[in-house]
Amino acid sequence: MFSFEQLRGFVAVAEELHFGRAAERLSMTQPPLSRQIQKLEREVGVRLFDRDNRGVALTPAGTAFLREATRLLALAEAAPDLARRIASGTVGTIRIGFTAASTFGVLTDVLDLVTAALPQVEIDLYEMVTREQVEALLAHEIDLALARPPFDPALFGSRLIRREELVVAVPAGHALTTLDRPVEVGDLAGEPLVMHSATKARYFYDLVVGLLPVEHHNVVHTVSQIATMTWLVASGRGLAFVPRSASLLGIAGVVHLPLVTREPKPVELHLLWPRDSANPALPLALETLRALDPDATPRGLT
Amino acid sequence: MFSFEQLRGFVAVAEELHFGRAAERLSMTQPPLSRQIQKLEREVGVRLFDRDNRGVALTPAGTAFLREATRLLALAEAAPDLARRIASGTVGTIRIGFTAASTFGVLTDVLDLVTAALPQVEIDLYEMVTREQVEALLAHEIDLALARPPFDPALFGSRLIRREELVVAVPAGHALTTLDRPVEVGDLAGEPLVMHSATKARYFYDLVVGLLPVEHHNVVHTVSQIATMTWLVASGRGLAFVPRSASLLGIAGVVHLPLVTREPKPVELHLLWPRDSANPALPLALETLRALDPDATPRGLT
DNA sequence: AGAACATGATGCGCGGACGGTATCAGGCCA
DNA sequence: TGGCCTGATACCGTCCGCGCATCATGTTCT
Repeated sequence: MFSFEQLRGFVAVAEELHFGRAAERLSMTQPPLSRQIQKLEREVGVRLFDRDNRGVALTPAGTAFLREATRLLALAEAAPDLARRIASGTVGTIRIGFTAASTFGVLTDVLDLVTAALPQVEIDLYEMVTREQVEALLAHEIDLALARPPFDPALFGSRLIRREELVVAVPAGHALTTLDRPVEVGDLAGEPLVMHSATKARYFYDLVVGLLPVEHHNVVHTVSQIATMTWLVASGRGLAFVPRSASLLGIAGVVHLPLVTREPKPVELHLLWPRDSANPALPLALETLRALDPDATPRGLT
Repeated sequence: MFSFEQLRGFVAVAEELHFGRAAERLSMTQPPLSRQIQKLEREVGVRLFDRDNRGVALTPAGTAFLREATRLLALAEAAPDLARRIASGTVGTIRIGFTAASTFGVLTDVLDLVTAALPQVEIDLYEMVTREQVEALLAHEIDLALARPPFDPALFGSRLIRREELVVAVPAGHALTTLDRPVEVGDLAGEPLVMHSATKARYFYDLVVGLLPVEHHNVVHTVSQIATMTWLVASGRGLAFVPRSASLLGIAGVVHLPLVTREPKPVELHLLWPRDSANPALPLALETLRALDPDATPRGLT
């Protein structure tokens, strides 16, 4: 195989059509350059120059090889720079895991901030439930997740990015909609309930259980996704506790009523990332995302 | 600048994720391979592998650099092969000069033959008059011309590829069209004549002068292109001597009448090429074009 | 015609780079 | 704690490629 030095020598001679001048341009003397070209021709298996005692001319094969050599050198020139920019994090890819409904209103903020600050960083989105997110983070299949507590702080870094109200989703026309004050837990006695899965939606499950005693005969369905839950409410199967931003789903036939809770905004969403991430773009993205205000109102909500 | 050996070493380690196995694959021992990678990393300015005492993993920069390295090696692999095929003539470009009208019916045969036999040889066409063709051949701006004698045999190789009749072009309805025998030179006494340029269309000029005494008061126009000549005939300015294939031009209002000449087919067209051509595809094309029969009837003529 | 000049190619000697052998340093496992 | 795995380092010999000097040959100027 030929070397880059040989290619550079070849290109110089091809451009100067003169061994002496080409050698000078390469800061070397003419004899080794001649030998370089000879060796290159031997290795390529083709005469690249027609040369006599008066000058040098490219053969047709040499003309074609010149194009290839130029491309090779350009690529070789650019490759380290690309690698350095990847390493610096200003270009690259960040893979973000998110749950379909629960991140409504935050994901767009995240995307806007990152693409504005790091335009050369590509963002890949992966829709998955929280448990899958955790596994994917550990397997380094994603770099960043939008997830809910609790997390193992030894494995993950995290930061609160959104804090919102828990509200009650009821079918349009339900008796509670006539209430002229926030719903209290006591108002819900005997109402059928669409409940969160204790395993797949652990966060909401714990939140609701801490709020009121879940009487099993009231639970008509157990699901894991906020969207599914809202559809069930719309079809009149029962009520559900959902984050306020669920109204952004825009599902017809559902009304979201304010709810009195101990904490005014008990539903938290966090950024989550593996502490041992090797993605150089991640720290830059996290720095950028400091601008997120957990108490901001998602766009589309009043 | 890094070397191809370093790139190969890098790719091997990136694929094996193990220095020892990679070294074995490269038929070398592990220590120099380690140093190769270290040196490569120094030259690129970026750590390409995360390595501890148990294994090796690509960094993000390393992943990106792997793509580039693979491309570089593939290109470097392919370049000599390309050059060799160019040198062998089975791929490449042949530039052909031709005159607009005079080569009607031959050029398509030439193109068909060459593209069939040498599908990877590209053909560039250059329309130019015979004198320009000769200059272009000498300057190596074209590789092959379709031209008419005479040529300097010291500079050019040539071969007869078409021999055809000289006919008389007359306007439709002209008195001669009622003749029920071939036209003879004597029939043309006093007829106005559209004549070939003595400089730019020397071949036809000499041919016509050898046929009949050109009386200058009969010459109404002097032009160099057969097409122009035929248009002038169509507009009734006079008669003209043109090769039989000129009828392929399909210009309305012109009739081509047989003419009695000393030679039955006095109009010759030759392939012409510079003896010092460096185009490896040219000999192959010429060999292919041996199949041309000078006495064949051009397609479209009966 | 002949000398001066220009071209690229070749002979030779030296220094540096690279590969191999032997060994080291650190983490996992029994 | 001692073997065993990983990649890194020390040292040495060889070979490759550079520069210097010179050659072979063709052009050009006097």
